[in-house]
Amino acid sequence: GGEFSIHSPAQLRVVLFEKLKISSRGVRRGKTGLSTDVDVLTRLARDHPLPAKILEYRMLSKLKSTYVDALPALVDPRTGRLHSSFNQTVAATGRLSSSEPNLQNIPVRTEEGRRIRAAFAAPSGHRLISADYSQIELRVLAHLSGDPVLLEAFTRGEDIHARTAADVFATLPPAEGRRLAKVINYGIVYGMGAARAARELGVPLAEAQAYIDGYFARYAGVRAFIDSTVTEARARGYVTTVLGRRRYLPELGARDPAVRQFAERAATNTPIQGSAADLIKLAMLEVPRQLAEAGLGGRLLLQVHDELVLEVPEAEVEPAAARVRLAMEKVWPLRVPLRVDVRHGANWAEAH
DNA sequence: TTGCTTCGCCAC
DNA sequence: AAACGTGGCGAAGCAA
Ligand SMILES: Nc1nc2c(ncn2[C@H]2C[C@H](O)[C@@H](COP(=O)(O)OP(=O)(O)OP(=O)(O)O)O2)c(=O)[nH]1
Ligand SMILES: [Mn+2]
Ligand SMILES: [Mn+2]
Repeated sequence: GGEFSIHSPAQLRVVLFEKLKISSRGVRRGKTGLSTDVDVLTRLARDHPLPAKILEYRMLSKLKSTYVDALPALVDPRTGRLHSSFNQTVAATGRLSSSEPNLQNIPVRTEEGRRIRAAFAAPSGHRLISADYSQIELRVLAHLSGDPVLLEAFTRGEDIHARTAADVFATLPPAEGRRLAKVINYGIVYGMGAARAARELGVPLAEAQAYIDGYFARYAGVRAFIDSTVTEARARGYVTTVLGRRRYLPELGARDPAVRQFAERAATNTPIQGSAADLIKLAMLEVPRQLAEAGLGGRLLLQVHDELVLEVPEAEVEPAAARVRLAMEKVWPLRVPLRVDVRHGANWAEAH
Protein backbone atom coordinates (compact mmCIF):
# COMPACT_ATOMS: atom_id res chain seq x y z
CA GLY A 1 0.00 0.00 0.00
CA GLY A 2 0.90 3.63 0.21
CA GLU A 3 0.39 6.62 2.48
CA PHE A 4 -2.05 9.43 1.95
CA SER A 5 -3.74 12.09 4.03
CA ILE A 6 -7.15 10.69 4.86
CA HIS A 7 -8.47 14.21 5.39
CA SER A 8 -7.73 15.21 1.82
CA PRO A 9 -10.55 14.57 -0.67
CA ALA A 10 -8.10 15.29 -3.49
CA GLN A 11 -5.68 12.59 -2.36
CA LEU A 12 -8.50 10.16 -1.60
CA ARG A 13 -9.78 10.64 -5.14
CA VAL A 14 -6.42 9.50 -6.51
CA VAL A 15 -6.30 6.51 -4.17
CA LEU A 16 -9.81 5.31 -4.97
CA PHE A 17 -10.03 5.88 -8.68
CA GLU A 18 -6.40 5.65 -9.85
CA LYS A 19 -4.47 3.47 -7.41
CA LEU A 20 -7.28 1.05 -6.49
CA LYS A 21 -9.02 1.55 -9.82
CA ILE A 22 -12.49 1.38 -8.29
CA SER A 23 -15.04 2.01 -11.01
CA SER A 24 -15.99 5.69 -11.29
CA ARG A 25 -18.89 5.05 -13.66
CA GLY A 26 -21.50 7.70 -13.05
CA VAL A 27 -19.60 9.38 -10.20
CA ARG A 28 -18.44 12.67 -11.74
CA ARG A 29 -19.16 16.14 -10.43
CA GLY A 30 -17.45 18.87 -8.49
CA LYS A 31 -15.45 21.81 -9.74
CA THR A 32 -12.21 19.86 -9.36
CA GLY A 33 -13.19 16.37 -10.48
CA LEU A 34 -14.63 13.19 -9.01
CA SER A 35 -16.44 13.55 -5.69
CA THR A 36 -15.75 11.45 -2.61
CA ASP A 37 -18.76 12.47 -0.55
CA VAL A 38 -20.96 10.15 1.50
CA ASP A 39 -23.22 9.22 -1.43
CA VAL A 40 -20.31 8.25 -3.64
CA LEU A 41 -18.47 6.30 -0.95
CA THR A 42 -21.64 4.46 0.03
CA ARG A 43 -21.98 3.17 -3.52
CA LEU A 44 -18.28 2.39 -3.82
CA ALA A 45 -18.51 0.31 -0.65
CA ARG A 46 -20.00 -2.49 -2.74
CA ASP A 47 -16.78 -2.81 -4.74
CA HIS A 48 -14.09 -2.42 -2.06
CA PRO A 49 -13.72 -2.46 1.74
CA LEU A 50 -11.92 0.90 1.93
CA PRO A 51 -14.82 3.32 1.31
CA ALA A 52 -16.79 2.07 4.31
CA LYS A 53 -13.74 2.55 6.51
CA ILE A 54 -13.32 6.09 5.20
CA LEU A 55 -16.98 6.82 5.92
CA GLU A 56 -16.68 5.64 9.51
CA TYR A 57 -13.50 7.66 9.93
CA ARG A 58 -15.15 10.75 8.43
CA MET A 59 -18.11 10.55 10.79
CA LEU A 60 -15.93 10.23 13.89
CA SER A 61 -13.41 12.78 12.64
CA LYS A 62 -16.18 15.33 12.06
CA LEU A 63 -17.49 14.88 15.60
CA LYS A 64 -14.00 15.08 17.11
CA SER A 65 -12.71 18.13 15.24
CA THR A 66 -15.89 20.22 15.22
CA TYR A 67 -17.25 19.42 18.67
CA VAL A 68 -15.14 17.29 21.02
CA ASP A 69 -11.90 19.16 20.43
CA ALA A 70 -13.28 22.62 19.68
CA LEU A 71 -16.00 23.26 22.24
CA PRO A 72 -14.23 22.64 25.58
CA ALA A 73 -11.62 25.24 24.64
CA LEU A 74 -14.38 27.82 24.24
CA VAL A 75 -15.85 27.44 27.73
CA ASP A 76 -15.63 30.79 29.47
CA PRO A 77 -13.66 30.34 32.71
CA ARG A 78 -15.72 33.09 34.37
CA THR A 79 -19.04 31.31 33.81
CA GLY A 80 -18.08 27.72 33.07
CA ARG A 81 -20.34 27.93 30.03
CA LEU A 82 -20.24 28.20 26.27
CA HIS A 83 -21.32 31.61 25.00
CA SER A 84 -22.52 31.78 21.40
CA SER A 85 -23.51 34.71 19.22
CA PHE A 86 -27.08 34.61 17.92
CA ASN A 87 -26.97 36.65 14.74
CA GLN A 88 -30.13 38.53 13.75
CA THR A 89 -29.11 39.87 10.36
CA VAL A 90 -27.49 36.93 8.60
CA ALA A 91 -30.13 34.48 7.40
CA ALA A 92 -32.14 35.86 4.48
CA THR A 93 -35.41 34.31 5.70
CA GLY A 94 -35.36 35.95 9.12
CA ARG A 95 -34.06 32.96 10.99
CA LEU A 96 -31.39 33.50 13.60
CA SER A 97 -27.98 31.98 13.00
CA SER A 98 -25.48 30.97 15.67
CA SER A 99 -21.71 31.30 15.55
CA GLU A 100 -18.49 31.19 17.58
CA PRO A 101 -19.51 28.56 18.34
CA ASN A 102 -22.55 27.45 16.38
CA LEU A 103 -24.87 25.89 18.95
CA GLN A 104 -27.64 25.24 16.41
CA ASN A 105 -25.90 22.24 14.84
CA ILE A 106 -25.03 20.09 17.84
CA PRO A 107 -25.16 16.42 16.74
CA VAL A 108 -28.26 14.33 17.38
CA ARG A 109 -28.48 11.78 14.57
CA THR A 110 -26.02 9.11 15.62
CA GLU A 111 -25.43 7.45 18.98
CA GLU A 112 -21.95 9.01 19.15
CA GLY A 113 -23.46 12.38 18.32
CA ARG A 114 -25.99 12.08 21.12
CA ARG A 115 -23.14 11.53 23.57
CA ILE A 116 -21.86 14.97 22.57
CA ARG A 117 -25.32 16.47 23.01
CA ALA A 118 -25.45 14.89 26.47
CA ALA A 119 -22.45 17.01 27.46
CA PHE A 120 -24.77 20.05 27.44
CA ALA A 121 -25.97 19.64 31.01
CA ALA A 122 -27.85 21.64 33.58
CA PRO A 123 -26.05 22.64 36.78
CA SER A 124 -26.96 20.68 39.88
CA GLY A 125 -30.38 21.54 41.19
CA HIS A 126 -31.56 22.44 37.70
CA ARG A 127 -33.05 20.73 34.66
CA LEU A 128 -33.00 21.51 30.96
CA ILE A 129 -36.32 21.95 29.21
CA SER A 130 -36.47 21.52 25.44
CA ALA A 131 -39.61 22.76 23.70
CA ASP A 132 -39.84 22.07 19.97
CA TYR A 133 -42.72 22.98 17.64
CA SER A 134 -44.30 19.93 16.03
CA GLN A 135 -44.04 19.82 12.20
CA ILE A 136 -43.77 23.58 12.27
CA GLU A 137 -43.24 24.44 8.60
CA LEU A 138 -45.90 21.97 7.47
CA ARG A 139 -48.34 23.75 9.79
CA VAL A 140 -47.30 27.14 8.43
CA LEU A 141 -47.73 25.71 4.94
CA ALA A 142 -51.24 24.55 5.81
CA HIS A 143 -52.03 28.05 7.13
CA LEU A 144 -50.64 29.91 4.13
CA SER A 145 -51.91 27.57 1.44
CA GLY A 146 -55.29 26.73 2.93
CA ASP A 147 -54.97 23.24 1.50
CA PRO A 148 -58.02 21.39 2.84
CA VAL A 149 -56.33 18.01 3.23
CA LEU A 150 -53.41 19.49 5.16
CA LEU A 151 -55.72 21.64 7.31
CA GLU A 152 -57.85 18.62 8.11
CA ALA A 153 -54.80 16.52 8.98
CA PHE A 154 -53.61 19.03 11.58
CA THR A 155 -57.08 19.59 12.96
CA ARG A 156 -57.20 15.82 13.56
CA GLY A 157 -53.78 15.85 15.19
CA GLU A 158 -52.06 13.75 12.57
CA ASP A 159 -48.29 13.38 12.18
CA ILE A 160 -47.44 13.85 8.50
CA HIS A 161 -43.76 12.96 8.97
CA ALA A 162 -44.69 9.69 10.67
CA ARG A 163 -47.21 8.99 7.94
CA THR A 164 -44.58 9.45 5.24
CA ALA A 165 -42.10 7.38 7.24
CA ALA A 166 -44.55 4.50 7.56
CA ASP A 167 -45.28 4.79 3.86
CA VAL A 168 -41.75 4.81 2.45
CA PHE A 169 -39.33 3.91 5.26
CA ALA A 170 -41.35 1.14 6.91
CA THR A 171 -38.32 -1.11 7.42
CA LEU A 172 -36.31 1.48 9.40
CA PRO A 173 -36.56 2.23 13.12
CA PRO A 174 -39.37 4.80 13.48
CA ALA A 175 -37.14 7.66 14.67
CA GLU A 176 -34.68 7.26 11.79
CA GLY A 177 -37.49 6.86 9.31
CA ARG A 178 -39.15 10.01 10.56
CA ARG A 179 -35.98 12.11 10.06
CA LEU A 180 -35.63 10.80 6.51
CA ALA A 181 -39.33 11.54 5.99
CA LYS A 182 -38.70 15.21 6.82
CA VAL A 183 -36.23 15.38 3.95
CA ILE A 184 -38.92 13.99 1.66
CA ASN A 185 -41.78 16.14 2.94
CA TYR A 186 -39.89 19.42 2.96
CA GLY A 187 -37.83 18.51 -0.10
CA ILE A 188 -40.88 17.97 -2.28
CA VAL A 189 -42.63 21.12 -1.09
CA TYR A 190 -39.52 23.22 -1.75
CA GLY A 191 -38.87 21.89 -5.24
CA MET A 192 -36.92 18.66 -5.06
CA GLY A 193 -36.63 16.88 -8.39
CA ALA A 194 -37.27 13.24 -9.21
CA ALA A 195 -33.58 12.35 -9.45
CA ARG A 196 -32.81 13.50 -5.94
CA ALA A 197 -36.07 12.05 -4.62
CA ALA A 198 -35.23 8.68 -6.16
CA ARG A 199 -31.97 8.59 -4.25
CA GLU A 200 -33.53 9.73 -0.97
CA LEU A 201 -36.35 7.21 -1.33
CA GLY A 202 -34.16 4.42 -2.65
CA VAL A 203 -36.48 3.77 -5.57
CA PRO A 204 -36.26 4.02 -9.38
CA LEU A 205 -36.66 7.41 -11.05
CA ALA A 206 -40.14 6.71 -12.40
CA GLU A 207 -41.37 5.65 -9.00
CA ALA A 208 -39.96 8.81 -7.42
CA GLN A 209 -41.67 10.95 -10.05
CA ALA A 210 -44.94 9.14 -9.32
CA TYR A 211 -44.46 9.81 -5.61
CA ILE A 212 -43.97 13.54 -6.22
CA ASP A 213 -47.00 13.65 -8.52
CA GLY A 214 -49.05 11.80 -5.91
CA TYR A 215 -47.92 14.24 -3.22
CA PHE A 216 -49.13 17.28 -5.14
CA ALA A 217 -52.31 15.47 -6.16
CA ARG A 218 -53.08 14.78 -2.51
CA TYR A 219 -52.23 18.35 -1.45
CA ALA A 220 -53.48 20.20 -4.50
CA GLY A 221 -53.71 23.47 -2.58
CA VAL A 222 -49.96 23.33 -1.96
CA ARG A 223 -49.21 23.23 -5.69
CA ALA A 224 -51.52 26.22 -6.21
CA PHE A 225 -49.89 28.09 -3.33
CA ILE A 226 -46.41 27.56 -4.77
CA ASP A 227 -47.50 28.78 -8.19
CA SER A 228 -49.28 31.87 -6.88
CA THR A 229 -46.39 32.69 -4.54
CA VAL A 230 -43.90 32.66 -7.40
CA THR A 231 -46.20 34.63 -9.70
CA GLU A 232 -46.82 37.29 -7.10
CA ALA A 233 -43.14 37.43 -6.15
CA ARG A 234 -42.17 38.01 -9.77
CA ALA A 235 -44.68 40.87 -10.04
CA ARG A 236 -43.71 42.57 -6.77
CA GLY A 237 -40.04 41.64 -6.58
CA TYR A 238 -40.29 40.25 -3.06
CA VAL A 239 -42.04 37.72 -0.83
CA THR A 240 -43.41 38.27 2.69
CA THR A 241 -43.90 36.39 5.94
CA VAL A 242 -46.82 36.27 8.38
CA LEU A 243 -45.45 39.27 10.32
CA GLY A 244 -44.61 41.23 7.16
CA ARG A 245 -40.92 40.56 6.75
CA ARG A 246 -39.77 40.96 3.12
CA ARG A 247 -37.16 39.18 1.08
CA TYR A 248 -36.32 40.77 -2.24
CA LEU A 249 -35.48 38.33 -5.02
CA PRO A 250 -34.33 40.23 -8.12
CA GLU A 251 -33.06 36.97 -9.67
CA LEU A 252 -36.71 36.03 -10.33
CA GLY A 253 -36.27 38.08 -13.50
CA ALA A 254 -33.01 36.45 -14.59
CA ARG A 255 -32.72 35.10 -18.13
CA ASP A 256 -30.54 32.19 -17.03
CA PRO A 257 -33.06 29.45 -16.13
CA ALA A 258 -30.81 27.97 -13.42
CA VAL A 259 -30.49 31.32 -11.68
CA ARG A 260 -34.18 32.10 -12.08
CA GLN A 261 -35.36 28.71 -10.83
CA PHE A 262 -33.07 28.91 -7.82
CA ALA A 263 -34.79 32.19 -6.95
CA GLU A 264 -38.20 30.60 -7.46
CA ARG A 265 -37.40 27.88 -4.93
CA ALA A 266 -36.15 30.52 -2.48
CA ALA A 267 -39.39 32.45 -3.06
CA THR A 268 -41.36 29.31 -2.22
CA ASN A 269 -39.36 28.55 0.92
CA THR A 270 -38.98 32.01 2.44
CA PRO A 271 -42.60 32.79 3.37
CA ILE A 272 -42.77 29.46 5.21
CA GLN A 273 -39.35 29.25 6.84
CA GLY A 274 -39.50 32.98 7.55
CA SER A 275 -42.97 32.82 9.11
CA ALA A 276 -41.82 29.99 11.36
CA ALA A 277 -38.94 32.28 12.38
CA ASP A 278 -41.44 35.08 13.10
CA LEU A 279 -43.36 32.79 15.42
CA ILE A 280 -40.44 31.59 17.50
CA LYS A 281 -39.06 35.12 17.79
CA LEU A 282 -42.38 36.16 19.33
CA ALA A 283 -42.22 33.09 21.56
CA MET A 284 -38.75 34.13 22.73
CA LEU A 285 -40.39 37.30 24.08
CA GLU A 286 -43.47 35.60 25.48
CA VAL A 287 -41.84 32.64 27.26
CA PRO A 288 -39.63 34.63 29.68
CA ARG A 289 -42.52 37.05 30.24
CA GLN A 290 -44.85 34.22 31.25
CA LEU A 291 -42.27 32.58 33.51
CA ALA A 292 -41.58 35.86 35.27
CA GLU A 293 -45.28 36.55 35.72
CA ALA A 294 -45.68 33.15 37.34
CA GLY A 295 -42.75 33.82 39.64
CA LEU A 296 -40.73 31.00 38.11
CA GLY A 297 -36.97 31.11 37.74
CA GLY A 298 -36.32 29.65 34.30
CA ARG A 299 -33.71 31.12 31.95
CA LEU A 300 -33.76 30.92 28.18
CA LEU A 301 -30.45 29.42 26.99
CA LEU A 302 -30.73 28.52 23.32
CA GLN A 303 -32.91 28.88 20.24
CA VAL A 304 -32.59 26.22 17.56
CA HIS A 305 -34.91 27.52 14.82
CA ASP A 306 -38.13 25.99 16.18
CA GLU A 307 -36.87 24.89 19.60
CA LEU A 308 -36.23 26.74 22.84
CA VAL A 309 -33.90 25.31 25.47
CA LEU A 310 -34.29 26.57 29.04
CA GLU A 311 -32.59 26.00 32.35
CA VAL A 312 -35.05 25.69 35.20
CA PRO A 313 -34.78 25.03 38.95
CA GLU A 314 -35.57 21.37 39.51
CA ALA A 315 -38.50 22.11 41.82
CA GLU A 316 -40.16 24.32 39.17
CA VAL A 317 -39.85 22.05 36.14
CA GLU A 318 -43.46 21.00 35.83
CA PRO A 319 -45.10 24.43 36.15
CA ALA A 320 -42.40 25.97 33.97
CA ALA A 321 -42.88 23.35 31.26
CA ALA A 322 -46.62 23.95 31.26
CA ARG A 323 -46.16 27.69 30.80
CA VAL A 324 -43.53 27.29 28.10
CA ARG A 325 -45.89 25.04 26.17
CA LEU A 326 -48.81 27.42 26.51
CA ALA A 327 -46.78 30.48 25.54
CA MET A 328 -45.41 28.77 22.43
CA GLU A 329 -48.67 27.16 21.31
CA LYS A 330 -50.67 30.38 21.69
CA VAL A 331 -48.00 32.71 20.37
CA TRP A 332 -49.82 33.66 17.14
CA PRO A 333 -53.02 31.85 16.19
CA LEU A 334 -53.00 30.21 12.76
CA ARG A 335 -55.69 28.30 10.87
CA VAL A 336 -54.22 25.13 12.40
CA PRO A 337 -53.31 24.46 16.02
CA LEU A 338 -49.65 24.80 17.00
CA ARG A 339 -48.34 21.87 19.04
CA VAL A 340 -45.12 21.81 21.05
CA ASP A 341 -43.19 18.78 22.25
CA VAL A 342 -41.85 19.67 25.71
CA ARG A 343 -39.37 17.43 27.49
CA HIS A 344 -36.92 17.85 30.33
CA GLY A 345 -33.81 16.11 31.58
CA ALA A 346 -30.46 16.51 33.23
CA ASN A 347 -28.91 17.17 29.82
CA TRP A 348 -29.89 18.14 26.28
CA ALA A 349 -29.83 14.58 24.97
CA GLU A 350 -32.36 13.50 27.59
CA ALA A 351 -34.51 16.58 27.11
CA HIS A 352 -34.59 16.53 23.31
C1' DT B 1 1.06 33.82 9.32
C1' DT B 2 -3.28 35.25 7.21
C1' DG B 3 -7.06 34.95 4.02
C1' DC B 4 -9.47 32.83 0.47
C1' DT B 5 -11.87 28.83 -2.09
C1' DT B 6 -13.22 24.10 -2.20
C1' DC B 7 -14.95 19.97 -0.27
C1' DG B 8 -17.49 17.77 2.92
C1' DC B 9 -20.88 17.42 6.69
C1' DC B 10 -23.20 18.84 11.20
C1' DA B 11 -28.05 20.87 12.32
C1' DC B 12 -32.90 22.95 11.57
C1' DA C 1 -24.63 16.65 -8.25
C1' DA C 2 -29.16 16.01 -8.69
C1' DA C 3 -35.18 21.41 -9.70
C1' DC C 4 -35.54 21.02 -1.58
C1' DG C 5 -34.42 25.57 1.46
C1' DT C 6 -31.63 28.07 5.69
C1' DG C 7 -27.17 28.21 8.14
C1' DG C 8 -21.55 27.47 10.32
C1' DC C 9 -17.15 25.28 10.51
C1' DG C 10 -12.85 22.15 10.01
C1' DA C 11 -9.18 20.58 6.86
C1' DA C 12 -6.70 20.89 2.59
C1' DG C 13 -4.72 23.56 -0.84
C1' DC C 14 -3.10 27.77 -2.50
C1' DA C 15 -1.78 32.75 -2.80
C1' DA C 16 0.01 36.68 -0.66
N1 LIG D 1 -36.20 22.69 3.60
C1 LIG D 1 -35.91 21.97 4.70
N2 LIG D 1 -36.30 22.42 5.89
C2 LIG D 1 -36.01 21.67 6.96
C3 LIG D 1 -35.31 20.46 6.87
N3 LIG D 1 -35.15 19.97 8.12
C4 LIG D 1 -35.75 20.85 8.94
N4 LIG D 1 -36.27 21.88 8.25
C5 LIG D 1 -37.03 23.03 8.77
C6 LIG D 1 -38.50 22.73 8.63
C7 LIG D 1 -38.92 22.30 10.01
O1 LIG D 1 -40.26 22.57 10.29
C8 LIG D 1 -37.99 23.13 10.88
C9 LIG D 1 -37.74 22.53 12.22
O2 LIG D 1 -37.12 21.26 12.08
P1 LIG D 1 -37.57 20.04 12.98
O3 LIG D 1 -36.46 19.02 12.94
O4 LIG D 1 -37.98 20.51 14.32
O5 LIG D 1 -38.77 19.40 12.17
P2 LIG D 1 -40.35 19.59 12.32
O6 LIG D 1 -40.69 20.73 13.22
O7 LIG D 1 -40.92 19.64 10.95
O8 LIG D 1 -40.81 18.20 12.94
P3 LIG D 1 -40.88 17.72 14.48
O9 LIG D 1 -42.32 17.42 14.74
O10 LIG D 1 -40.33 18.80 15.35
O11 LIG D 1 -40.02 16.49 14.55
O12 LIG D 1 -36.77 23.22 10.14
C10 LIG D 1 -34.91 20.01 5.57
O13 LIG D 1 -34.28 18.95 5.38
N5 LIG D 1 -35.24 20.81 4.52
MN1 LIG E 1 -39.98 20.87 15.21
MN1 LIG F 1 -36.54 21.43 15.86
